[in-house]
Amino acid sequence: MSLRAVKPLNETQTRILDAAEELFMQHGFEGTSMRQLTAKAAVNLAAVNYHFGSKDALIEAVFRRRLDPMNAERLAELDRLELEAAGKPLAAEALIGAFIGVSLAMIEDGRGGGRNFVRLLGRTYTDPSKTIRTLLGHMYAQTMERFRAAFARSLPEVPREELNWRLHFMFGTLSYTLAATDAMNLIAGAKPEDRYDARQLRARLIDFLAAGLLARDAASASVKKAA
Amino acid sequence: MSLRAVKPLNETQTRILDAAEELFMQHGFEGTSMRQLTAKAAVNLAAVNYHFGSKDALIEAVFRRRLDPMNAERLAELDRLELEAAGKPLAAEALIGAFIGVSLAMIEDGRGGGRNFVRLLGRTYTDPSKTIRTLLGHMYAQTMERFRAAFARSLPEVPREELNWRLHFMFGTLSYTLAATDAMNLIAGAKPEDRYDARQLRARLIDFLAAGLLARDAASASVKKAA
DNA sequence: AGGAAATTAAAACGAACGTTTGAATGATAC
DNA sequence: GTATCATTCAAACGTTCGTTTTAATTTCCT
Repeated sequence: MSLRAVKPLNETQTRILDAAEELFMQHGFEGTSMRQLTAKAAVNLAAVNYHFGSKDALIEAVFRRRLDPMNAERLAELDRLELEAAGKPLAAEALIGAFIGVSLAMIEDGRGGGRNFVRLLGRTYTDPSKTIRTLLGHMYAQTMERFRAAFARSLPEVPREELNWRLHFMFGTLSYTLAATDAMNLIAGAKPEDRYDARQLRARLIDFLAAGLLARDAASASVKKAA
Repeated sequence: MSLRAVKPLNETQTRILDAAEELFMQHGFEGTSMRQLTAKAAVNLAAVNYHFGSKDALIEAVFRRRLDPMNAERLAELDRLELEAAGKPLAAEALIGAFIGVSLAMIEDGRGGGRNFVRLLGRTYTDPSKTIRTLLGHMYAQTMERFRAAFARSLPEVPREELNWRLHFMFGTLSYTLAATDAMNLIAGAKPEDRYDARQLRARLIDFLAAGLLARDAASASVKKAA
C-alpha cells in the first residue's frame, strides 16, 4: 500500500508543510487560514492548491510526511527486539519504550520541527473530524496490530479484553502527554521547564504505564456479577 | 468568584446549549457555524447573540453550565471521604474514584445530554485555543489543588515532582478515554459496544491508574545521574 | 539559445462566516 | 385595553474563507 514512490519535496512544499505543522498545532485545522499559512511559509497564496490540491490534501500530507516514517521506525524497533529475544516474549517495558520512544525523541528535535508535529499529533487523536480520524486509523493500523499482538504475548496473564482497554489507556496517556508538552497543564507545578527532558519523561512514562498494564486484574472479576 | 447568582435558563437558551454541546463535540468550535447551530436548536439565527452575546461567550457558557456543578460535586465527594477518614490519608483508589466518577457518571446519562458534554470536554483538554485552555484552567484550579494535596497525603512515598507527573498522566488517560468514547479507537477490538459500561470502565480505570500512581519509583532515581 | 514545462504571482471568484439591525410578535403590569 | 418590556424574526452588513483563473516568470532539456 505504501509502495507507490514518494516523490521528493521541493523547498516550497517543505516550507508549506513546516508552516502548516506549526499553525495547525497552534490554531487547529479550521482555525488556520490559507492566508496565514502561506504568509508564514513565505509562498504565494495559490501555492498550497498548486502543490497539494486543497487544504484537506495538505492536512493529509502533513501527517504522511512524519507518521509513515515514525511507524516504520516503531516496527523496525519491534523487529529488532523480537529478533534479540529469539522467540521469548518481550518485557512490557521494552515494548512501551519502543512505542513511545519514537514520539518522545521527536520532542527533543528542536530544529527539525518534529516537536511541532508531535504536539499536533497528540491533539489530533481527539480531533472531531471523521476524515482525520479515519486517516489516522489507517496510518496506524498495521503498527497497532503488531504491537497489540506483542503485548498479548508479553502479558499472557492479562485477559484479552482487559489488555485492549489498558492499551487504549496507554495510548491516551501518551496522546495527552504529547499534546500538552507546553500547553495546558491542569496539575499545578507539574511543568518543570519550558521544554521536556525527553529522557526523563520517557522513564517516567514507562514506569507509570508498565505498572498500569501489569496491574492485578481486579476489575473484570469484581464487576462480572455486579450488573 | 462563583458567588454571583446564576440566572435560570429559559427554554431557548437550553436548546442552544444542548445543540452547541452536540455540534461542538462533533465538529469542533470553529467547525460549527451559527447557522448549523441555530438550525439544530430550532431557534432564530440571532438568538445566540441575543442570549449569550457572541459565539465565544456561548462556548464559555457551555462549559460553565456543566463544569461548575461537576467540580462542586468532586469537591463534595472529597469532603465526604476526608470526613469519613477522620484525618487518616485516603486510599489512592478512593481519590481516583472521586475524581473520575463524576465524569463517568455523565456518560451513562444518555438523555440528559451530559454524554455529549463529557466527550466534548475530553477533546477540549487538548484544544489549541489559548482562550479555552485558560478558561478550563481557571475552572479547574481549586479542584485540582485540593485533589493534588489529597493525593500527596495519600502517597507520601512518591516524590512530589514524580507525583505531579503521574497525576498529569492520570488526567491524560481520563481525557482521552472520555473523548474517544465512541470515536477513534486505535486499539482494534478494544471497543466492546457502542456505549460504554460506565461501571466497568470505572473499575478498569481505577485499577490501571492506581497501579500507575503507586508504581515503584525507578525513573527519578535512575535518571538522576544520567544527564 | 530557444521552446516546453513547471512554478510563482496578482487578482478575482462565489460562498459562508459571525454579527447587527429594525421591525414584528409575545408576554407582563397597570 | 394599553403601555412596556423581552423576545423572535427576516434581512442585510462587511469580512474572510478556500479556490480558481490568467498571466508572468523561472527551470529544464536539446
